[in-house]
Amino acid sequence: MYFCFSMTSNYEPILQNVEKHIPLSEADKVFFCSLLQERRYQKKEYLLREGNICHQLAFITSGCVKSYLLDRKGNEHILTIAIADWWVADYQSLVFDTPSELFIEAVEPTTALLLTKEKRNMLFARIPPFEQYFRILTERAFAVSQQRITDILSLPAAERYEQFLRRYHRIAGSFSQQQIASFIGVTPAFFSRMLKSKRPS
Amino acid sequence: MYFCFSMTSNYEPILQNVEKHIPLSEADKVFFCSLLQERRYQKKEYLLREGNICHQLAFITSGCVKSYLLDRKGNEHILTIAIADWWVADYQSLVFDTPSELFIEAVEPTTALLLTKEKRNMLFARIPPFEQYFRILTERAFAVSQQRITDILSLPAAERYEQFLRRYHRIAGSFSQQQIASFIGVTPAFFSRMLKSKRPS
DNA sequence: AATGCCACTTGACCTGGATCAAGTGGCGGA
DNA sequence: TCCGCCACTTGATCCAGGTCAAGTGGCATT
Repeated sequence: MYFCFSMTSNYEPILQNVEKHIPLSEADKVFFCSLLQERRYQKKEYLLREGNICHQLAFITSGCVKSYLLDRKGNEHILTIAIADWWVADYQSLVFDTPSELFIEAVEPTTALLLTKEKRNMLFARIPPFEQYFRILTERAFAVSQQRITDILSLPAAERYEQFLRRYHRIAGSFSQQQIASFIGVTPAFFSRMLKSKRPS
Repeated sequence: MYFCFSMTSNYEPILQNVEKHIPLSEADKVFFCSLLQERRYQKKEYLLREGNICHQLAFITSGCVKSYLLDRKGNEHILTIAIADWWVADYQSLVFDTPSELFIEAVEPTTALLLTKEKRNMLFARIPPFEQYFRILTERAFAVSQQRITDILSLPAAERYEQFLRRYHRIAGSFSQQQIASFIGVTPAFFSRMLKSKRPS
């Protein structure tokens, strides 16, 4: 069965991810995968642009993606970083059907599996345990998001950087200093000085 | 049926809230309500203290609650504000079973319906549509949380205050200036000056 | 070897907001 | 009526981090 073989080779990571939380029959897997659309993005290509309504979630199978907004001075502020095995979307736009204020952009060549909101609803209707899967994922994402708020409110920049290193050390190498500075919420110039003061060798 | 009457009078708000999202049979309602525990809190009483593990969610039926952390200088930073018809918990602690860094405290006399994590799991097992209910609520909470991060990263204090007024104008009156200052992430002293400069009457 | 670009650094200066301490003013309790 | 408390204000000073502009130093292209 060629179809089946090629399916599992592309979809294995996402199926493993789902099966960490809920059991799936073979028929469930086939149906689920039939709703997904694979898409490749070059470095700097957009998954979503400001002003558009986000109507899909993307599961990253390889590569790396950032979501960010531009303030009125044109400065970039990174909201999230997503790597393989993570879902990414603008939930603000997805949930409330409002135009997005975010750009979602590939930081390196990336492949993603896209699931539109409509198809996700079909999925929920046909295989209710996916409600649980997305509930669990969203609860975790929410918890992390809350932690990020308390970090920003209560920690100085240097300690926010330490938190970043603790949580993202595996992928810190894929990001330029400018990107990291933007994520922890400081300017590249200040971040550079901060690093220098940390290593007085 | 006394039991039934007193039940619906206390539980009506939460049932209405749930039924906005999923349909419930009478038996579902009785089972759901049997898992809830009503509790009253005086002003300044704690629903959760730093260092404890958060093992329950609270649905506010009246009053008002804040969650906050104290940084190492002892400054209070408000993470969330919750009023009637909102769920509140420390998700960080609830989801990952780690000791909480937050205090959750009644801002005024408050009544809440408590649902422990274990009982919520029983609820999911017995009435799967509650998975959907909590998925939807968590997605919204997550979206709002993401918006809060972008506000903090990209807006100056005065505009964060305007956002606060837009989103919480109904309850802004229940909060002292100090509380609002803490929520938008500035000191009371700076907040006071900010207000003065805004009304040059 | 020269060019150009890009990430990073560095210096000089600026500013939003913090800090600390001393008011003010209202209101509830004895 | 006086007292004490609490929320808020205000002044003086400080500092984390921003801004802007001029380097430096790799590395890829020609």
